[in-house]
Amino acid sequence: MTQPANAIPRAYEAGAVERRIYQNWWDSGYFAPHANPSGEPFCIVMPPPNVTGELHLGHALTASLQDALTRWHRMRGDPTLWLPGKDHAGIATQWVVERALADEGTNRHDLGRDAFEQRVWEWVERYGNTIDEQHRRLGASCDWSRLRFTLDPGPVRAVRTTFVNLFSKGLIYRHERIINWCPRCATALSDLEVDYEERDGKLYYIRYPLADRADDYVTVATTRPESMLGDTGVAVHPDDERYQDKIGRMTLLPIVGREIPVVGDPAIEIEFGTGALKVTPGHDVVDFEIGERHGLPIVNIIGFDGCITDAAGPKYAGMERFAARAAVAEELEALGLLERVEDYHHAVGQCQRCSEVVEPLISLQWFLNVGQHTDPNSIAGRAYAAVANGTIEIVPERFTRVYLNWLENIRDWCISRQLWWGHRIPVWYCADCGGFAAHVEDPTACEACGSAAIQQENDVLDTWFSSGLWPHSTLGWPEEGSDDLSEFYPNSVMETGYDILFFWVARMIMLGIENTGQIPFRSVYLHGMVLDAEGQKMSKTRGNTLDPLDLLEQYGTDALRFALTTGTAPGNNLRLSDEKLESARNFANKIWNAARFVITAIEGRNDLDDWHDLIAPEHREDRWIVGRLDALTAAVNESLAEFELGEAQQKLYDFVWNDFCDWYIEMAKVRLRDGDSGAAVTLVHVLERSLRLLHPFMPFVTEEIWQNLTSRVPAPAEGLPPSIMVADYPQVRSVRSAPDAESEMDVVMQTIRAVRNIRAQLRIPAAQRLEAAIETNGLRTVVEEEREAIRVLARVEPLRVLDGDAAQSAAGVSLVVNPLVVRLPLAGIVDLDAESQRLDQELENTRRNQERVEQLLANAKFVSKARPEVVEKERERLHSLTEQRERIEDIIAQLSA
RNA sequence: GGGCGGUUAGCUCAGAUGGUUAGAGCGUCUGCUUUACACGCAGAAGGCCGGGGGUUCGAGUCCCUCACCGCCCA
Repeated sequence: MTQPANAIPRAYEAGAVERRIYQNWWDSGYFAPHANPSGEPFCIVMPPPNVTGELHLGHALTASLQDALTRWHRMRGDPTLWLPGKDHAGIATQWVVERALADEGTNRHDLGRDAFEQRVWEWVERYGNTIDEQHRRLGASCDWSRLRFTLDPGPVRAVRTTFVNLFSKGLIYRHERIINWCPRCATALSDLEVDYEERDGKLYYIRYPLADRADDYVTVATTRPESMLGDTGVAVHPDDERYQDKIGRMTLLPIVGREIPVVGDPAIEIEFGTGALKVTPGHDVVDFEIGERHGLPIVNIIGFDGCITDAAGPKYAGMERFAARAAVAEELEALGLLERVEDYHHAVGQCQRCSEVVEPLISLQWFLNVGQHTDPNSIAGRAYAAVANGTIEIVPERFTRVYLNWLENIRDWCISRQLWWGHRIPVWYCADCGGFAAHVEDPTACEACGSAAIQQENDVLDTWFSSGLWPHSTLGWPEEGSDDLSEFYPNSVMETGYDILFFWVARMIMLGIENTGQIPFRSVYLHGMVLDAEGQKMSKTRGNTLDPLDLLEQYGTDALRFALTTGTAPGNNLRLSDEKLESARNFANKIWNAARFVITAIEGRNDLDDWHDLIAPEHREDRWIVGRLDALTAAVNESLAEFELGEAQQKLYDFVWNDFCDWYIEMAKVRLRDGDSGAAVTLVHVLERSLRLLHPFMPFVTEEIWQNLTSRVPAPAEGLPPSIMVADYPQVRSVRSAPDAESEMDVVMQTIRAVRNIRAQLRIPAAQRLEAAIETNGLRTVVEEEREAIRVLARVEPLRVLDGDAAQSAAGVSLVVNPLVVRLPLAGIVDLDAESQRLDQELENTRRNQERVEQLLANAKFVSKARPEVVEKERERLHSLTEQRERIEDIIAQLSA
């Protein structure tokens, strides 16, 4: 139902249209991929947000970018799939639910594993859909019928299959090794899940007396004195002259009374502390390695609960580790063995999830052997090669190096977590024969001895293990003959934040190649972080978060999307401010009002048949704007192909606001008054194409206008699609280039600007009538034909057009817009002196400019070495400047005559 | 310790492959109820492109170096 043009609101009211439009898209089935043999399948799999999470600006950014790419490809006719999903997010979700339990005064152990899992599932039911709804508010055109959850049967099967395969190859293994342990979450963490934060601490200098000479000692420096309870050695650099006599001798570990050796190890930094390092193989990764090299025993003195164990002796057993730190220091002090304590600023590892200080300790865990990046057959090696040889492209390119560096230093991945929420490791232990095996399907008996006394492993897998399968597990792998898998794998693009390059992107590449023999995606597009207006990271604790839903209510979804993705380059962080959002909202409103004008202008017309293709417009202004439109179309497509979405949008903004609204529409008004039908047709044509170009970025306002507009114009012979989102994305097939129109319009616009400028300078009110005469100097036809445009836009009345060099009184002001000269007889407003001063200044500028170009062209090296077209351009410039100079000189001569 | 990014207008940022007198938004100043839009129109001011050196006919752009800010890895 079309409303009358005058009923269209003056300002774009986003809230009123968005839900209706989205519902309509969904009901029409546009989000599902549509087969097209001539298109190339395009697929983005959405980075699955945490199932209990809420949308934040990072999600809004990622969704805006993915939706834009998706809509672009869909409009190009590619079979397009944007597959949405959600992540069970093991440790994060468990942490959230455990906190809720704590508020209720209970905990997961009281509940028991089954009840706890049940409890988490309830959370998932309750909160799991909010983020989907929020994505819909953002206009995300993903195919909700394919929504996947990491704990769905398909992905579960993918996880188990992967595990079993890797287990059978011997690449997944169980081993006792030093790992990062979070005492609060009570689980092992991977190296990546530990964040290092600089903290103020102390450096304790402790004397370890020699076992055979109580008056001699080695002083060690440590930030964790309590760990000395587990020391089994002291290490110094083998070349350190201070300790030559100590290496190989025994020291007596204070408090504990254990005799431990002094060993020489090249890993020790001579400069640090005293150059002597106490070695605690059970609680430090570096010490663990030193211990291995020298066969030092391991003593575990800190338990999984973060308390000192019995192994440290009865005095400290059971004491919390930080209490023990103070107590040990105190006792050493009392023993006279604490030499000194210094303030010391150092990095402390903490749990990414709960910020608890992590404790390195020895534990039995499951690992994935990823091998070395140099081994072309290893998991890491293949993931390395895929990026190194360009099979996978990372945008922006600089992250390629970051990715490769990480793989160069990669270690085996600790994949087991002592959590209850997640993919339980599919390994069963037999109580009778002691064997164990991995299975895709739950077994009923031990495969070795047939005993039914089997029990599944308690640990679950690192969340990133299942996310690492996402590009193929969501498409049906490992099922044979999955259509989606063959159509959309490898995915086209993986769009995500650079902060999870290692966590996720690298794992997807490793596991994707491992499982399918193919790369998971062709391109990785990394976006930056959304910061607040002050450049601070947004966080709940800082209290500087902005809720995307609030912003989209306030400014409109299109404005939010535009603000998030314009004015930033790939991989760069962006600051979001009210100003940016306002500017985007203003742009949406500008488009809205331009459309309102066009719709009003075409009301009641029946001469618009050609609007859709507009192959060869005749009028200069039409040829100009259509030429600009084609150039824009090519540039936008090019930018999109290079993932330069910000640039594409900037170009659209400039074109719509400057070329179309400020110039074309204003000039068209003049012609419309004269009943020119070409202007009306061109207005519709340019507006409609601009809407299509803009649609991937601003889906709602463009759809609303597009429906309004197309319902009022005759349909082209081939018909019109029912929605802009399934219309063709404009492409330039044969350029309607118009270089003559471009340069002629340039003179016209410059002339108008020159008059406006002088008017402002001389403070002549806009309403005051201003006579003008233009000397055409060879451009008579152009000036005659654009006379009305110039007259109205420059507000000159009357406007006379003079032949070439027709002598003219120099009284007043003369503006040189080469080759034109605009005469404004402003006698009484401008006196002769002022005008000749102005002209002298003008002449000086021109002269300087001319000299610069002359010098350039006089330089033989420039002429011989620069590209010919550059030289030619300079020659033309010189010609024009010379002409301009002569004209100014003529006027000055007339003035003084 | 290694690596990466940043340093461009008052503020926030763009500036393929080196090529006019370096751009935008916001802000500032001056005008304007011009019948699409004051979420607007017209005009203006404002930049040794962080410092130094180099390559080149020509450098914001390439190379070296220094400084400061931020990030990643150890």
